[in-house]
Amino acid sequence: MAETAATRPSHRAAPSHTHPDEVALTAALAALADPVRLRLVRELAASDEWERTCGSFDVPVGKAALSHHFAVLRDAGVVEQRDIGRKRTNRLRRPEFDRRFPGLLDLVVNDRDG
Amino acid sequence: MAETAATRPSHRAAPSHTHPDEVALTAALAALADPVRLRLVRELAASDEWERTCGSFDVPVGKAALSHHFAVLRDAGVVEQRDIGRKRTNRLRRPEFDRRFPGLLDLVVNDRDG
DNA sequence: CTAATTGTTCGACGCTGATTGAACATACTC
DNA sequence: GAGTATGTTCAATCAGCGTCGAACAATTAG
Repeated sequence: MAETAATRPSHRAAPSHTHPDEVALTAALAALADPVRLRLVRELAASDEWERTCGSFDVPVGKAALSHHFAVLRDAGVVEQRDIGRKRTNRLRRPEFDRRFPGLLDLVVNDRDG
Repeated sequence: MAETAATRPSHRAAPSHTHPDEVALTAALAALADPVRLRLVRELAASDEWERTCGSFDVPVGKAALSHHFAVLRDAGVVEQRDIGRKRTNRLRRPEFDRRFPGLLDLVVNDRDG
């Protein structure tokens, strides 16, 4: 029925996002208090938006765990995801997240033990 | 043997402190990603240094858990403790912690869902 | 159509962390 | 001295999180 030409056929259901404004401080801190996710965020911060697919990150975990970590970051308002074909691309929600938690991403991205 | 007149006879052994400089980012985030500890930090930030004893905080946990939370904050370089008589007083390590993790305490103390 | 790629979901496992109650240690008070 | 107040430590419990392997879904390539 040609609804609206299906914006973009997804990998599966479109990932459900949470805006940083709706994220509790403890949730944001907990999301970033993990070495794997920290690495994801840092690599993401060093890349252009929508440039990196989920599988393109250098982290020492399997696919299942990776998927879980991205879900956590999504729920914490840290990343946004968009499906392109069979790949899922990512973007760091810098401006939104920075307005909700000023300085937090800077701290994470620029910390010495990167 | 009059060593040095025992600086200050402690509740027990003097609490072992960790300087913020020796704290990993993930450890700092994890320490603050807890509602009880968040509350301790906030109340502490609103009080004068060495003014609050451990038992003077309004948190919904028993003494054992409280003691544990303070130990976590100590290990994360967030608080400093000093024994006075049978009481243990606290101080937020603002300057040191701010130098190591700029903006983090501000974020925690000034967050909306306080 | 078949096969390969990308990522999610499920069940299970192990580990860490928060909590409690009880026992203990120290210091103050009477 | 005995009794009280303040915290710590221990053992046990319980919930949650990170991880994996396997099964599944959707898309693309041949």
